[in-house]
Amino acid sequence: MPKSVSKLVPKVPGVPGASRRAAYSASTKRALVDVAEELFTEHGYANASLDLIVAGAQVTKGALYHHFSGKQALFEAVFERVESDAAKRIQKALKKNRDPWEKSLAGLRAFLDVVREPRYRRIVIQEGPAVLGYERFREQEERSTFANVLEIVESVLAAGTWQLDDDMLHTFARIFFGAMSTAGESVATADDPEREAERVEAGVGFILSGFQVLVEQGAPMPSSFGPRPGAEVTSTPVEPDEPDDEPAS
Amino acid sequence: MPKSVSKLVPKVPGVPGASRRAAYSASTKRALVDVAEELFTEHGYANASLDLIVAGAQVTKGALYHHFSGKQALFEAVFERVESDAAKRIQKALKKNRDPWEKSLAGLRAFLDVVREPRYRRIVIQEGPAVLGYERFREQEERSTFANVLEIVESVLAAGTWQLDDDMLHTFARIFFGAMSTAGESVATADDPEREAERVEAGVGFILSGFQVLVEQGAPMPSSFGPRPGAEVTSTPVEPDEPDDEPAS
DNA sequence: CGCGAGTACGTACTTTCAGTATGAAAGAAA
DNA sequence: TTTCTTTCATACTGAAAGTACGTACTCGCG
Repeated sequence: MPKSVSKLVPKVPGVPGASRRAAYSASTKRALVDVAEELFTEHGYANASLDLIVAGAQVTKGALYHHFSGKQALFEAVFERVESDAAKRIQKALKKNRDPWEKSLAGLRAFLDVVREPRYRRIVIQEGPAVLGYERFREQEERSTFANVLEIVESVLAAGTWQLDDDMLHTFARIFFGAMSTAGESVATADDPEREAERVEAGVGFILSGFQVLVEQGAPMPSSFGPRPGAEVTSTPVEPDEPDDEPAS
Repeated sequence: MPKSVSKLVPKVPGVPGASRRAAYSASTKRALVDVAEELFTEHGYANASLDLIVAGAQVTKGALYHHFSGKQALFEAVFERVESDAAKRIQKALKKNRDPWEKSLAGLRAFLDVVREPRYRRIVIQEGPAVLGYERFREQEERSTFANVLEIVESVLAAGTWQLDDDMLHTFARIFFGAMSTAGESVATADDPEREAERVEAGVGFILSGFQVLVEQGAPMPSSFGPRPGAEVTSTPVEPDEPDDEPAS
């Protein structure tokens, strides 16, 4: 339904961006993203046809292809919005705590809340990698939700006496992120989400308490893990600098 | 499939007990799955057209639709084969060790090896959930690779003094499985997979050693979330003081 | 061997859907 | 006003999944 646009047009003189046309344009664009988000969430990317989307937004394909270069671009717009929404909410939960352990708990809970929403699961976790390609998917995640997980892991591990290079931290955060994503899926698809959420919190709490014990003991971060059979591994301990690096494309 | 009628036609050497028709049929079916696996891996599900696949297998769509109900079914056949292959290899690595910790390390390494193969990453991890739907994907995983992870987690946690109900074990295994999957992706897509594999082993090893310490201490499995052993703070100051944050669309 | 029956395909068509070509209405600029 | 540019609508194109139907070959049986 086309909402009233009258308040969107304050007729500000001297402001070129606030014209009537621009307001209308932004409105239809938002309508497209709104409907697309809904249909992508409900039917998935492949089964949400553009005809359905434009019909839902009460426009035609001409409008769609004026605002977006194609179906993928539309999905990407939806993806970005869902992602940044989630990131903001987690960020907010993190800001409330300063103790690393409390922070990680709060972040975990916020993440579990986010990941319980169908749109995040479907659009970001499930379809995201396949539609955008893993490369682009990772780029997007890197600067939103994943950044928060990284912050958590960073603050937790900073309590230890070891020093970690950036790559190791990154890897660790990614492992943790994967665990959290799956945990979220587990919660969301469980028969009894509440109980499953409790179990997840217990499990993650167990892992975190393991960390804490290690931190208190001043245990060393294992750089490598014993000899790999059949691999010529240069057992380099974790160093602050890299002796050899490749020019990443 | 025609029930094996008689052994009167052992004319094809190497295929005893099967008729020529059945042998030919099985051959074209396998050819289809082979080519499909290759093209799905290379171009992805959406960009691997049936025309390309049947051309590669030197048959026509008639043959394809005789053996499979559609593109999805073909993908599922490919998926199952890749999955069971992987599961078998991990299983094999597990069988070589009896100590839980050694076992988990061996399993981890086997999994990291598997997940480095393009076909597993593309077909199982990346496209699998989106194409089959998360429900079916999970069903398949449940009785193959995930079963191995469950076995690992079971043997590791069995060393503790606590007793876990089946649901908790399952949840825990799922979290771990998610961590492993993401770790695998991380390894596979890294600029330097070898070094990233080392980092992953270090990270997972860190988590595992946390478990080990807790097991040795006889620490309790936290039933609900919160205080850790030896912590001074027992209250979680995570209170939702703001019911609403932003007008959502 | 011959013959009905059913399997294992091949061929040609239909449908669906992303993307394109083109143009028109209407505000903005001159 | 006249002209330009934005913002869409309509009608079409091409590709690809799925379907209808025909046919040749094989198998079991008389």
